[in-house]
Amino acid sequence: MPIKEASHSYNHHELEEEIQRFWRENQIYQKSKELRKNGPRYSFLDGPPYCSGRIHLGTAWNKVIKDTYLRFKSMSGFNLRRQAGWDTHGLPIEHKVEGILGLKSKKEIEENIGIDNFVKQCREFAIKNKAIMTEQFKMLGVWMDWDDPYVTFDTKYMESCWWTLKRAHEKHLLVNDLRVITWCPRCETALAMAEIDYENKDDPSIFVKFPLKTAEGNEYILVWTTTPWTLPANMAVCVHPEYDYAYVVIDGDILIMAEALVESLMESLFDDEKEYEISKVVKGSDLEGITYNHPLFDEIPIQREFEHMILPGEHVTLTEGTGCVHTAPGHGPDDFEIGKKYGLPIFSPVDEAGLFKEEAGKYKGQFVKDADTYIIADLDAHGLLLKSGIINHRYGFCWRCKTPIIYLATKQWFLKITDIRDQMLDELDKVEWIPSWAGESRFRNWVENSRDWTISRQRYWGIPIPIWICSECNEIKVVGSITELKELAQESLKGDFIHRPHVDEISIKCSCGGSMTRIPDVLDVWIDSGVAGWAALYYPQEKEEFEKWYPYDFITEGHDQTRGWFYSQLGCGVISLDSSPYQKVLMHGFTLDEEGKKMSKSLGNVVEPDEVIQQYGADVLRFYLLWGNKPWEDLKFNWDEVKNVNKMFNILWNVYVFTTTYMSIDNFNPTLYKEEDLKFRDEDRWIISRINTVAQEVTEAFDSLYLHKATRSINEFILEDLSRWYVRLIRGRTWIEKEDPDKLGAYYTLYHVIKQLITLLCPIAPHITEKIYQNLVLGVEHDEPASVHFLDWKFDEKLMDQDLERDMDVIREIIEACARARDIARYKLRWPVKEVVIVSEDPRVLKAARNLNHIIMEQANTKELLSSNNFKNLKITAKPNLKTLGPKLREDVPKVTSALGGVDGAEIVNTLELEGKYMVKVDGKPIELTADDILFDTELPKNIVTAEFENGSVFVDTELTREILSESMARELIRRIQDMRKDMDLDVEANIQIFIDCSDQFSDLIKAFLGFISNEVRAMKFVFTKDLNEVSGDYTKIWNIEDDEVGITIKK
RNA sequence: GGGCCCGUGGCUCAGCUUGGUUAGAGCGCACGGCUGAUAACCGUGAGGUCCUGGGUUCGAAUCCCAGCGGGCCCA
Repeated sequence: MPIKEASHSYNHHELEEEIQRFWRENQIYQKSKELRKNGPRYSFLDGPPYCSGRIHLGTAWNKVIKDTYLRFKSMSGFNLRRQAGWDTHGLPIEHKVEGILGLKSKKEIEENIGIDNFVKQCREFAIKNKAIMTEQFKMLGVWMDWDDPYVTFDTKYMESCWWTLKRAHEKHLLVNDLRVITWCPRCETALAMAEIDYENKDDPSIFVKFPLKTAEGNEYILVWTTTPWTLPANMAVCVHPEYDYAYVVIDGDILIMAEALVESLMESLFDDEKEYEISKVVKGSDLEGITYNHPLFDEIPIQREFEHMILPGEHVTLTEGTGCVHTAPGHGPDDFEIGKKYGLPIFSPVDEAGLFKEEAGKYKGQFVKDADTYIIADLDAHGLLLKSGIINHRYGFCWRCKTPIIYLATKQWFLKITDIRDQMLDELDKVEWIPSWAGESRFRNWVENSRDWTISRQRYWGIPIPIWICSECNEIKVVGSITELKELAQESLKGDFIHRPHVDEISIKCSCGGSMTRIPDVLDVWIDSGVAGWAALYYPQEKEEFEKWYPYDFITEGHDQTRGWFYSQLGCGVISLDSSPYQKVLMHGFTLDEEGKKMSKSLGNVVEPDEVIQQYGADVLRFYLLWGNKPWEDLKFNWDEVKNVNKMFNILWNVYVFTTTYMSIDNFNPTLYKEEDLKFRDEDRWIISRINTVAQEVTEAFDSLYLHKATRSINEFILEDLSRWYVRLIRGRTWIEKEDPDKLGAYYTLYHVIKQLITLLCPIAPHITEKIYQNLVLGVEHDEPASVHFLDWKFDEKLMDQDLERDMDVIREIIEACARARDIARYKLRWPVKEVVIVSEDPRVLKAARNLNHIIMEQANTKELLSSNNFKNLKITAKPNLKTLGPKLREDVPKVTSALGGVDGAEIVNTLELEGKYMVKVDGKPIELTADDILFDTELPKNIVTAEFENGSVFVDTELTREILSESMARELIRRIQDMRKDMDLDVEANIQIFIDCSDQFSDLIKAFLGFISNEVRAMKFVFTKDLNEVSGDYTKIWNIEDDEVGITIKK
């Protein structure tokens, strides 16, 4: 099948659908993998998107980066692993399913529908979303193993995860400990740091007087808190041992606070400038051991049983508050550390739902945050509330349900990250980070500040923690595989017994004779994806694939994954295999809206990928995403820019249409010719050089993941080099009839340039390039592979000619300068000019003009072209310098003026140079003039216009000779006939007959060009007539050409 | 309070690694032109405290320091 003429408009909809169907029906993706299976291995690990709904622009960007880079790698000969992954467990889905089922609490889950049912619903929800999202990714043209992804709820996957925990246990990194952790009272579970979002929030801000048990009876230590509900659990007040503390006497009370803060506190606490004095100042360490009464003794009787005192704390700062810090070991991480150090009770009278327990006395049953008001009121009633206000500050929220988190002391399971932190830092140094600061600064900083990782969750839809504990002897068993569990279990196992609630029913016989039961917790979902490196390969259950692919050459995710997947993988990798699972990371940005704000449903500024695909297509979206900015910076999504990219695709399509139009007419087939039989011009060599240079740039850009450089380089090539320049230059040649080596040289070049261009572009825009390939390349090269994506990535340095590229740049400037000069003279481009002179002192300019002079002549439309280092035709005029001559010559001055005016200035210049003086005769007597006496002006001769370019000028002679006028009129006529042909929608190659009604003068002018005209407009017959009404034509139009009225009739 | 990133015409961004002509491009705007691949294109023009201040240097958008503003992450 030869090359077919392409459809005249770029219809992305139809095109992309057709190409995706083609890939599907012909198993193109599978075949591309097959093709490279013996190549060197390059392993990639997909960061699993969470199956919570539809993909958004950021997810699309992420997959487009992956797809583009991997397509490039595949074409470069690598055997790739590109399995898609899905993250399916955890709170986000539980939360959504609760919403669907109308459930509000854990109690309702367990009692109303049951864990089994709930877990089933979660799984179905995940599966459904996975299918929806897969389709969306496919629409983007992303090639991954969609039919064989890794899924975190897969039994074998979970087994690998269990193995990691077993490894942690073996390394003594898995501990069960009472600690204060972040807790969501709605979800009733522990949360990890990565599961907390920070937002601004209003909270109470209160100053409370804690009465000291000192002899005076009016001494108080002043504390500040934004969480009144933690006061019931107060056990101590911390002061910094090194700071100075002042005893402030005011209103008969003595208040202790940091000396440095006295002034500002007094100002803000007492509106009317009250008198106060500082009775003494002591070191914080001097306050240690002073005891005080809990301010809510009456409300919380149990507090009477504890002793409360002032303790030293290095964590105390003077940036806010009073320098005396309320300490509740059951409700704050720092407090907890203090509590442990000084043996305070870890008192936390709050249950999992955030309700006060029995011990909280009066507040029993209240939700902690709701109790704030009552606590403040009670403090006020006791006269202990000094001031109560509102503060707006950053506060943590549950990442899913947006409930403000609370700190609770509970027993949880931890990974002792603090023990392996140094090893993690060593490993992260071995990773190549793009950009480098992503790893060296940002991620390193995060890891350096990491704490032990709370991995237990009191929830349902997750990987059950494989820890069994003996009720008799407290012996712990961490199960690392299903086989192991089957061996140990007291009952026989079948079905999906690995999820809750079934796994909860499995008991293990303990060596002490007792029975072991599983702890009820599931795993933090971040572990799920953290183990993907080996769990996706089912290691250690299966070893072969793991040994082939692990560790991964490349991953790429957004910068939010610093605390997420980059971290969880590194931690899990060090625990399991003592190494980082990844070797190269591209950290990409976020997609923001046009104003640089985060896209969010509540702001209503979300742009759906589908919306963009609908309007402009996947290729345009893909190109835009890799073009808008550097990959690691946040992308401000901008519709105008998308439109811009769309324009580039239109132009590419237009070039393709142009190409196929002529090639199909001529039934062109590049395989039928040998290069030596064709005629190639400089512009052919130039465009070949350019496309190879671009290929080299794109290769470097892809290799370094500077993807924006690839798109920009291609964009520039398509617009500037190919469409605006090369196609313009070869236009005349495509118009030649029959088998002309000159025309075929242009076709041949254009064919190979487009073929190479689509090869470069196909990783980014896989659809349009495939479409072009299928017609243009496979139309003639039947032995080429079935898909553009099967081509090898290559370019030829030998075809690059930097001198030629530079020369072409220079002459483009020259030609543009000629256009400017014509513009000044209002001299139409269509009309030839007599002569163009290029003047430059730069030898490279003159060389370029010489080398490519035929291009200048043609494009500048000139009959003659000269180049020189100066313009000899300048007319120099001389006039007297009145300043010097006026006093000397007086009334003779006008005579000298006329004498000078009558001579060619150049002669005067020459004489002055040779003799140092110039003689004029005035009324017969000679007068000697020196160089100082004469002023020179240069003047362009009539008809010459000039314009400058970077390293020179052009001088254009616009003298209108009869020959030139004659050709100009011929061209005017041609343009009008062509215009009419277009109006008539004639085929490009259709022949016509022409009848002209014009003045004799006009017909005289064009007569010499009748052959030229007929050829250009494909006229078989050209007739002058005085009455067009007598002609039975198909289309007649009357034109004004300059001053003539010309009637034209065309007959098909 | 800490870490990282960003700040260049009205808008979107190059340039900064490696300091060196007059800081570029596209979009938008105004005017003019061209057109048998063109829902295109070309030319000209207006439009810049390269965030601010200091330093290094013969020379700073570029390197260094401090600050301001924005974003993300953390405390």
